[in-house]
Amino acid sequence: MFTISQFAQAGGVGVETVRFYQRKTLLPVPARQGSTRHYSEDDLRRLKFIKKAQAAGFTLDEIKELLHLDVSHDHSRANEMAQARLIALDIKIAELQQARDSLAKLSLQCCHTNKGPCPILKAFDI
Amino acid sequence: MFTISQFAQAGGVGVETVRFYQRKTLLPVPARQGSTRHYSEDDLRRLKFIKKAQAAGFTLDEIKELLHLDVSHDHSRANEMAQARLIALDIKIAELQQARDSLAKLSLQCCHTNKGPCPILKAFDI
DNA sequence: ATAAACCCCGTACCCAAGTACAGAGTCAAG
DNA sequence: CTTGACTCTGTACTTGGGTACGGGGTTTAT
Repeated sequence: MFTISQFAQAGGVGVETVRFYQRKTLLPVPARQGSTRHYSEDDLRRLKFIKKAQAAGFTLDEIKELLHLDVSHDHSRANEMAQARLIALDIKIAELQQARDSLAKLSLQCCHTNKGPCPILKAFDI
Repeated sequence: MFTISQFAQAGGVGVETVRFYQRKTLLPVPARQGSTRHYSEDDLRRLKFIKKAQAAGFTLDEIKELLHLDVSHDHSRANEMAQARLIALDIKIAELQQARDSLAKLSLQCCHTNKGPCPILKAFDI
């Protein structure tokens, strides 16, 4: 059982972020124990889930849906969302890889030409 | 020579985006030719540069700096920025790749288990 | 000669995902 | 018995990158 600041720390987020997720109903607001609220391991697992899903590029709204699916056990919808995200990730990765490669090439060229217009700046034009 | 809407279309952005870039001094505001302003091929190259640099993950502020470097021919600063971006891109790509792989694995598992808790939702917990 | 379709400028608004702050309560230690 | 560290709620602000709107001025086709 954590206080909100312990909980936030354990999840690697700020206290305000926890409250923000509660407002968004991504996290439940636990019942008070006396004057303050206490967070369980279950809440922590949920918070970590949010972080992981976020790293995979899901938006908070999508994550909310995933969390609700978890309750309703809607298997195929979850898979559908995963597939869509997978495709989006592949596209994004390919784009970044492409940008990375041309930037690397340019930087290399830049090292060799100390005079004249900078290849990095010039070659972006193409 | 383009009108603003032709220019925007040629660059693959909206008219409002062109004006926004002008406000940010990423694009010059060309002199009026009569009542309207006209955009050159040079402006278009600049606009496309912005798009490319953006695809490589540079922020608009960084792009502004790059554009100014182009004027002052500061070679090494441009290379420095390219290096920093390269590192950031590599990190980002690795993260996305990692997220992609675990998501793919989960989705595959999901296809095989039609009963019980969804592996996608469950396994994010780990 | 008038309506559609542009242009100009300035200001305001949008979104996601937080982050900050104000004003009040509670609790333990010195 | 007060000081400091926390908690609570609610509301407002921030950032980045646009997008929209209002009130005017031209230009062009019919």
